[in-house]
Amino acid sequence: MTQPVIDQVRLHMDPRFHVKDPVTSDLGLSIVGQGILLLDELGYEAFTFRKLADRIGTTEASIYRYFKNKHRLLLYLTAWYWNWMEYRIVLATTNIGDASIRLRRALEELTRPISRDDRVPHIDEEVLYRVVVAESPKVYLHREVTEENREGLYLGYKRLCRRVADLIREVSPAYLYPVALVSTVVESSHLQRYFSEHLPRLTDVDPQRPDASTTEFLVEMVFRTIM
Amino acid sequence: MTQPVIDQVRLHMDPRFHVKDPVTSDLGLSIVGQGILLLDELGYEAFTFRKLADRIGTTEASIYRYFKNKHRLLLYLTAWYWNWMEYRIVLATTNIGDASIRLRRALEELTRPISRDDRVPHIDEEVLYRVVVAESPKVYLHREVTEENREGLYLGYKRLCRRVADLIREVSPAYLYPVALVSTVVESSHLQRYFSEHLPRLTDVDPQRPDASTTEFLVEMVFRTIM
DNA sequence: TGCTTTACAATAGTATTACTATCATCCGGA
DNA sequence: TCCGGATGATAGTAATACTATTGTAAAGCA
Repeated sequence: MTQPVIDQVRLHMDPRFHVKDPVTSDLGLSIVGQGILLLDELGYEAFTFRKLADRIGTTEASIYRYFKNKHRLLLYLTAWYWNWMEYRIVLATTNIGDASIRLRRALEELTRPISRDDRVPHIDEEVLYRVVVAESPKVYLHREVTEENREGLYLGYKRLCRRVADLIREVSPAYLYPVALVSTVVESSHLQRYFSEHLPRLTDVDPQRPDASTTEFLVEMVFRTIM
Repeated sequence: MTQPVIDQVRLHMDPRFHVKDPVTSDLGLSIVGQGILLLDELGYEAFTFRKLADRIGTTEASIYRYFKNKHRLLLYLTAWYWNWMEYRIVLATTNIGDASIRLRRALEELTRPISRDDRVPHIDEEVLYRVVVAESPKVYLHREVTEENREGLYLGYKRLCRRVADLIREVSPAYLYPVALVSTVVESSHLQRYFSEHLPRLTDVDPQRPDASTTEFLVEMVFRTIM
């Protein structure tokens, strides 16, 4: 078994993501909560700590006390998303006897947007999901991946992929590429949703019902591929 | 039929990508050729027009006469790659009678790195491929997608996906998501290669033979999915 | 041949970004 | 009451992403 991810209802985030843990103060919670909203509004490139500081009535310097730079803030948010996704998948697959159904449930979670959960009041999961869809590849498509990986900052993503890959192995032990298939599904679920909104000719996903459509496309793809 | 992409041996690039067509002067060819090498060395974030100017012995201002900004240069390079890939696929699939074999050939091209072609002396395709793998999502995961799309700057990518999707439709007319499947394959082929090098636990692709491995994974995925 | 574009180099300048540093203040706990 | 940590206020720096101006040499043309 991989180790548990849930600490009460709050996710445990490795201290290496931040300079000072943002959940230990109101300012920290604001930085995370409002950071998500501002990233969604401006996009990663136009987002700056100065703008975020102005918005929450603090100073640039104070934000730097929590996060080294905006790249680390995005990495923190993305890692939070991976942990949250793993938590949802654990919930969705416990106490289900049939391996095939367990895999199906996991894939449905994996390809569906995360939704609001009042137990995490400082994070708007729906907005965070849009940020993850539009910005998360910028986190790892970056010169510092190797160093960040060495620091263990991608463990959440790896654990998530491994967990679902294990479900694939249960259903189809002979299949050769379970992890690659899962990372493909994760990234494609984000990308197809992005394309359906911004470059619709790059997908057949229905812009009217992108959620159901994306899930159907990818779940079918996985089951046909591994059988 | 979609329109032809090849102009002699040189690809025709829409004038909207650039301020001044780089293939019309030595300086322009240098900007493109050395730009690829410098992007590969520094990564997109650290790459600047000043550094490129220093490297090729010109000035920042002169580079701005060819490309509006570094984002547009990357878009130009990426679009060149899409056009080149379409060209390769056209070559690989002409005069092949069997639709299934035609699709297989197309997918093999699509998932394989592009390689050096001496007919295009100013571009090192192998380096360009690395740049595309590591940077191309940043082109469309950007606030200006909508505007750029309106300008027609993604037509090459759309045409490429549509062409391969049409091959899927020939083999399996009932399949519902041919375009989504192709864009998934394109992006995943880049991503799996990137992961195999930088985050190997996110893939099963063999770092010793990433090309064959990626192709095998994705070609198999497509055929099982559409059958 | 002279004349005119055009292309490029050289240089300067601006607003913004991504930080870093210093110091004052305030608040809660020992 | 004093102390330490957290924050605010303010400054400052180097780099970035441009824009503008001017001079010059070569290419095109009359």
